[in-house]
Amino acid sequence: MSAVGRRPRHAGASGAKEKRRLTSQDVARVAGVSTSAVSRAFTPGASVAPAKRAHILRAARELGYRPNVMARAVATRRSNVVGLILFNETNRHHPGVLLGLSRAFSTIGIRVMLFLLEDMSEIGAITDHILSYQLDGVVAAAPIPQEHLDHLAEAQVPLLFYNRPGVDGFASVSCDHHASGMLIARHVLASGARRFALIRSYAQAFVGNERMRGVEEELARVGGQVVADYRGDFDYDRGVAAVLDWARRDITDYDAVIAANDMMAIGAKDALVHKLGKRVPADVMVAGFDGVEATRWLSHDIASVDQPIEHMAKAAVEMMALRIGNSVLPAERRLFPGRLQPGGLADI
Amino acid sequence: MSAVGRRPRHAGASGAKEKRRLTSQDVARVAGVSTSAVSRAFTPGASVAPAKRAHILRAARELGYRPNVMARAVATRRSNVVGLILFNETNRHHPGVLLGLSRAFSTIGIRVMLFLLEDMSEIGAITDHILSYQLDGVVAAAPIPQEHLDHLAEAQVPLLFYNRPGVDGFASVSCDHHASGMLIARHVLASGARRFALIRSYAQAFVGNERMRGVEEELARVGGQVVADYRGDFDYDRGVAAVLDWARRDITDYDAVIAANDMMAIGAKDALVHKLGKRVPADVMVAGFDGVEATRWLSHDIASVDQPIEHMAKAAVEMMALRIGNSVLPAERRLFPGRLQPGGLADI
DNA sequence: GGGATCGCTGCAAACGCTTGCAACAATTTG
DNA sequence: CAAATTGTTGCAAGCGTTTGCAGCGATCCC
Repeated sequence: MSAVGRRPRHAGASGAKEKRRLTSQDVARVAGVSTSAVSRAFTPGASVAPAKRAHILRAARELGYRPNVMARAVATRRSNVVGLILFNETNRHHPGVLLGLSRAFSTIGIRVMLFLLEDMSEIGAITDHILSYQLDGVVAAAPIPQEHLDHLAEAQVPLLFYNRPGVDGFASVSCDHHASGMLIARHVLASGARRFALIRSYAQAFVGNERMRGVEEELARVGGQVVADYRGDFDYDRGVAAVLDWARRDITDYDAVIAANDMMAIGAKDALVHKLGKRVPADVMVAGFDGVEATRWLSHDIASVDQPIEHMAKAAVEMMALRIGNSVLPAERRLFPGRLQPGGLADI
Repeated sequence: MSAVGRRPRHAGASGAKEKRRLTSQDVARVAGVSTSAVSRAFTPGASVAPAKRAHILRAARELGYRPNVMARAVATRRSNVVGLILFNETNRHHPGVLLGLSRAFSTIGIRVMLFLLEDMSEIGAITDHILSYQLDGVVAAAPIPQEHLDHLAEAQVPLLFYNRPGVDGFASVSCDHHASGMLIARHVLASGARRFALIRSYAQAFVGNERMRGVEEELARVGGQVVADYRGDFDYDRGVAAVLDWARRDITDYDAVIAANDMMAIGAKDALVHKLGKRVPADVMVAGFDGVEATRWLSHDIASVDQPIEHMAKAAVEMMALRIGNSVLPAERRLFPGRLQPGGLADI
């Protein structure tokens, strides 16, 4: 009944000789200490004599040993990995988000595992995956149905919404899109426009809705008039389509277009200039949101409101760090003001 | 000397009551089987009676159990995660790469962990991290110094280069940038241009160099003349700068600009149109590479050569899948032809 | 000088899973 | 009908870490 003479499981198997990975035991043997000591040498703040730690680290370096994070993860129940759920459109239209978050997390030694949500039907598979990997937390830049939120909450995985409406019980960091809407409206009004054409996103898009709500409130407050309205999505083509659609219906008496994001704003501007022969901004001003690089090109120079991604990412990291291993924190919601990029200075 | 009466380590600690995670033991108890059975029920193709498997899976579902991937990873030495090393510029100028790869890998149940290389000095830290996580493989869309390649090779982590020069002993998938260069040159020549201005990337940029090498070879072959030359990077601003620099030196007698990527092409075109008052493409044709969305906008419509990202990503996944758990495969190199996007049809 | 304190250390039990092996029952075969 | 085969199962030994605990020598205090 004892295991005498049993062959080690991973001993020289057939075919390619898979070299055994170095373990803390190897280091321990070489350094003449116990594996505990090795472990502690690699754990900042652990109780180990400085000289011994140095000795162990030297031996480890010489062997080329690196602690196995997976094994550590199962022992400590911490993986130092957070999941990032990205709604397809987010990255396509605003790629900075992913980079900003990844960069910010890496400053505290946390890696990002990517979950691309192309279609809401995949959300179940994705939450399943997230729960399987012992992720330390999840940043969701995507809508998550309540049912799946419950699963995550039950597993006590800290979840942080990014640029999403606040959901009861969950923390979030977001740009203040409503305020950004007011900001850009005020800017365009101040530049003299009075008759506005709006290009919205689709009805369920939180970010787009907030922005346009802000725009409309400010217009109403100051006395701008909305003479045209179009429901788009977030794509360039819909910006073009909006302008053409208005033209087809003989609506051309607007002196400003505000779109729910920059892509549509650029599309609108292109249609105005290249299809209707208008001058921008002389005849019509065009404004959008996000401050994508193209808004600053000579060919566009469109007014926009930038999101302070670095600050938002930093906040996300801070909030996440607090919540990791302490999932009972209150559901704080942090809001960041957008930054106006005046633009509109170059003429076509 | 025995451990009688020792308190379970993670029993109700102080503070927030951390619910114990469900384990295969819980499922085993409920289903009245051994943990082995549970494990096998979750392993496709494992030897377990169909009825029993169904029973176990039902019990698991009811409890809300999901196998712990980290634990599985340490037991099997497979993590189902690949690392993606992204050179900062790659994603900024061509965000599709990340999405394409992530999407392709997810089709075979592999997740992507992101490693952003902002600065070559971080490469050491990154390879260290990669070796610590037991990643199944690494896709490198970044230059990796030989020293670190050795580390990875020694640890037998399959490594696949993406859009990088072939490196001895490593597999790679790449767009045939040299052929793309010839392709675009041929296209511009066919449209009647003869006197070319070239905007290169910086000297170490493989992709940019290959493209321009193709361009120059084709020009030489057919008889195009290079009358201006500028060393840029990959940014819009350098495209603008190139044109202005030439103008300052009174070089304006070119009838085509070919830039090493679309961003610079767009910058050049904007400078030509908005700074020098030229018409594009009537006076000067402009062409670039990558087929970024903006090249198809009304305001630009620039000729470009697209990379077949989906195919490349698919190939990357296939090659990686073969190499995972079988790191001794030959260092295949797969090359994909670019696709011409004629553009240049709209006039400004 | 004797007890209390302190800093290190190693032992061995987790962490949650997989899997070789042997046992066993149900078949199949001669 | 005995023997050989087949398909399922559980046992227990991994995988490579971390960490509570006890042991131990050295230092401290009175």
